[in-house]
Amino acid sequence: MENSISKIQGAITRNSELFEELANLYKIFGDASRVKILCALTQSEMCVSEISAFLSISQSAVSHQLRILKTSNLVKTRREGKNIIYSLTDDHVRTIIDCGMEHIAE
Amino acid sequence: MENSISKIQGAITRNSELFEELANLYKIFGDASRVKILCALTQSEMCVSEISAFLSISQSAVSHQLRILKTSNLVKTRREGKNIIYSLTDDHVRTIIDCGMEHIAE
DNA sequence: TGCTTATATGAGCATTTGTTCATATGTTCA
DNA sequence: TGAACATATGAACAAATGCTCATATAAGCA
Repeated sequence: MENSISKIQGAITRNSELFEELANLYKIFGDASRVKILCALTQSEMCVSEISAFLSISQSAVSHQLRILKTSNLVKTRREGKNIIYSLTDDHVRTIIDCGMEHIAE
Repeated sequence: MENSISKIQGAITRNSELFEELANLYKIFGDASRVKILCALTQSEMCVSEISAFLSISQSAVSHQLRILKTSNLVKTRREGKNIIYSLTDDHVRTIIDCGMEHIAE
């Protein structure tokens, strides 16, 4: 018992950066604006002004948040004329949101 | 297309508190100390001083974080003599952590 | 080329967050 | 009951966060 707990401790101590990384990932989902943006992109790719209009968040705020999402590799972009279209990088985002939703649903 | 996006917007606007709630859930996971605590409890229930020693976080800091976790119903407690034993409320925590780990694993 | 639209970005600011320190509360046991 | 251990909690403070405002950058079009 004591021994097995020591093992856990070892694992946690050794993987300290891993937990840091994990926390950083969740931190990104820990903001209503970003979750909304991600959730919207779950349904369809969108350009900045669309996101801004749909979520009633200022263009600047959306842009700032999108930068965070892009830096974290959760979304990717492509240019289409004047617009920049944002979409999810992969399906993990969907999975993570679903995960949380299930918990909330109780 | 325009129509379907409108539907998404409606859903997001109508469920604004839902996203707030979702963000609040993730916010809890968005701190290395708390993730470590939760992860430790994933393996075994523990009392405060054990957690504190294992994670090298001060007793006070652990206690403060545990209060947050308890308020959010992610952990539950029972007293055993002088100690208060903390354990996960349910398996959702495990699932959510696994979810994030998978994403990080790339 | 100059105007308009779309997006990005920096500075400033108010709010939130996580820690520490000091102390209170609660339990055990001599 | 009083000392010792375990946990909780409030105040204070530094750091991080997310927004707004102003402005920069970039593309399309007359």
